[in-house]
Amino acid sequence: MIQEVAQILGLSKDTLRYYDRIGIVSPSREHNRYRKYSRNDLVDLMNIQIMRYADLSLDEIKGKLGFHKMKNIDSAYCEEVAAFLDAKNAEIRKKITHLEKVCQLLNLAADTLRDFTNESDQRLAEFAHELYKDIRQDKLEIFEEGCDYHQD
Amino acid sequence: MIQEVAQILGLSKDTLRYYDRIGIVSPSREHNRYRKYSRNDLVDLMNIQIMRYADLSLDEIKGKLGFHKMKNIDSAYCEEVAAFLDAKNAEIRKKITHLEKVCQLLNLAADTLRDFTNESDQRLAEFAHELYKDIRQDKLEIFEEGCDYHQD
DNA sequence: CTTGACATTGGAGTCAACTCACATGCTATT
DNA sequence: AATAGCATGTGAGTTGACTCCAATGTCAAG
Repeated sequence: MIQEVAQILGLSKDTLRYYDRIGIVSPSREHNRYRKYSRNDLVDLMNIQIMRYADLSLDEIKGKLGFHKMKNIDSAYCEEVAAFLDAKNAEIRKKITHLEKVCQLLNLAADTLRDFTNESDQRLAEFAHELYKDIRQDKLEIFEEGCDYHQD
Repeated sequence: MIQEVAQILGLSKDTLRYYDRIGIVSPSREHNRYRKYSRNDLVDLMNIQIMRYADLSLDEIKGKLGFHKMKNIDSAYCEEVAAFLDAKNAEIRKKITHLEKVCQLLNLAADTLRDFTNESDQRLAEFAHELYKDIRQDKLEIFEEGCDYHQD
């Protein structure tokens, strides 16, 4: 059974057991203690894969899925999760804009490598510098939110 | 000196020393063995920060920077690196398309959470499923390139 | 010439997310 | 009932990128 699920989802058996251990997806068991994955468990697992792809940590994901399991949904909690999703959304959008710039940069860099001219080199340097400032800016923001300082 | 550089770049002193150890940016030394970062070293470090932001590993970055140091540039090597950059570029573009979908998904999910209707739930499920297929697809591709199989 | 604030090294520790090893248990087939 | 092929739990190991620690060196100021 676990084998099958692993195959279907493209995860290893160990990963599934690991997810169970840390309580992120804990399927019910059969009489023999074997794990029995429900349709909902599968949906959760797929959602996890999607979220992991967008670099959410397991910790962030934990507890934010499985709404189908609930009968009476706590609307305050819903709003809390919705707000979290909004925040992540914004974060990812920002990341997208940066990545687009990274793409441009890589392009410029490849061009410059293939056929060096002082002015393409110049353009490259400027572009990189702009992007660098963006990213630093970004780091600081994220920094200022959650942070006790850490110092060397 | 290392202190200053760390501050300017927003990296920790330990990180700079670490980069030196693994030979990714190894500044020259003063008479007293203190590290002396050149302008080029700083440029390299900034480029690293940009590339790390785009999730390149230090290993991938290693050896692909510092063209300003070279006098006579080996054009075969240039082409090799340019090709690598092209590949990364394509990869990142793909990631961007996926992330855009993730954003849509998060939006849909937040909406559904805030005001549940069967049909928005339905839409959400479908969208997620589409995206899931995309991502799996992607995983397989990357898999098939570099791979000796690994099995549980 | 001592004190303080820097620098150095080497090695160990941390963190997330797995991944592996091992001893043991269940089940179907010979 | 023995064997093969799955399952189980627990604990330890791995990887990448840091991060921390302890012992020691350098240097400017008092």
